[in-house]
Amino acid sequence: MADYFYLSQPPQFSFSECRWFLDRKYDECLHQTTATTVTKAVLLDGQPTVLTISEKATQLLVQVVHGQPSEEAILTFIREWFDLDTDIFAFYEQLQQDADLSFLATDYYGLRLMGIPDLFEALCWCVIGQQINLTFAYALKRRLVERWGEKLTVEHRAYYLFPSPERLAALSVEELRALQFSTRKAEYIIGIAQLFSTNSISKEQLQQLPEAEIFNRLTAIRGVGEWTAQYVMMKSLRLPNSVPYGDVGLYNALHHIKQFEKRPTRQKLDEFFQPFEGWKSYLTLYLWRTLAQAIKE
DNA sequence: GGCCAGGACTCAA
DNA sequence: TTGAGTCATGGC
Repeated sequence: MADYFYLSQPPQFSFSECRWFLDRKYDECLHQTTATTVTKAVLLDGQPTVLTISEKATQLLVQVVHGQPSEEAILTFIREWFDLDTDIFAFYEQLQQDADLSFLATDYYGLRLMGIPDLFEALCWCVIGQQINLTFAYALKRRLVERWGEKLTVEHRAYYLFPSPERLAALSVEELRALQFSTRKAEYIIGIAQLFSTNSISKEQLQQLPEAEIFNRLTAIRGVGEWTAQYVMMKSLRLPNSVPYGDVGLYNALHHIKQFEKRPTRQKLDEFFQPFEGWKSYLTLYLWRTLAQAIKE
């Protein structure tokens, strides 16, 4: 007797585009998709919860298949995860101004910036993904999550919560090395976990600060450079103008679409993004989306 | 087998 | 503050 809730869909929203984005070719361990649904385990009101999201007529249907958190916590989470409260009309208007980019608004119409609401998870994910191919990065994440994340079983299927900072803070470098994390990645993740578990940093803290200060706080963390800081500012803190300079995927997309060099200068990137003030994060997302183009068909 | 991957750190100058 | 070297391992 699962509880359920409905959410109205905003304009320029496509559940199928969002669902597809969550279901790329990679071995994602923190949510599961079917042709029409997305299911994810998440901690809400301190309760391990499993939610299934699907589309029902013009609304989103959220089914609570495990746990009993408050309705408010559930809906707040969904709105944040799918970025339902942003009106992206102006972004599409801006895309139309560029002949090379206008296809983004039509081909990926309704794609939202699917977030990583948990800042700790977002930072760990960045560290894992630094300088290795994504296939291997997803494999490492799965090992970490299945080893130290809480497992919830619903109808014979396993769903995992990302491991808590407390759990990861207590690990030794060797334990992560055993899962084929590099010494460096192991040190970074344990260090970040210690910061969160001692409340030396939190999403709530950072959200009180101006953007420049957020960036400074993040990059002061060992293992967090500019790329990681911008990535989490976009995916977790949801700042609208985050560009992960140095991102290989971003460069590849611009190489294909704009014939940019394999490693364009910062000035060239800034000139490219300049007209998209207010939408740089979204533009980055849509450019990433083009990289998976061939997979969709 | 060599180059690259959704980088970051360290150290020298 | 800038640049080269280092780390580290799977994919292709």
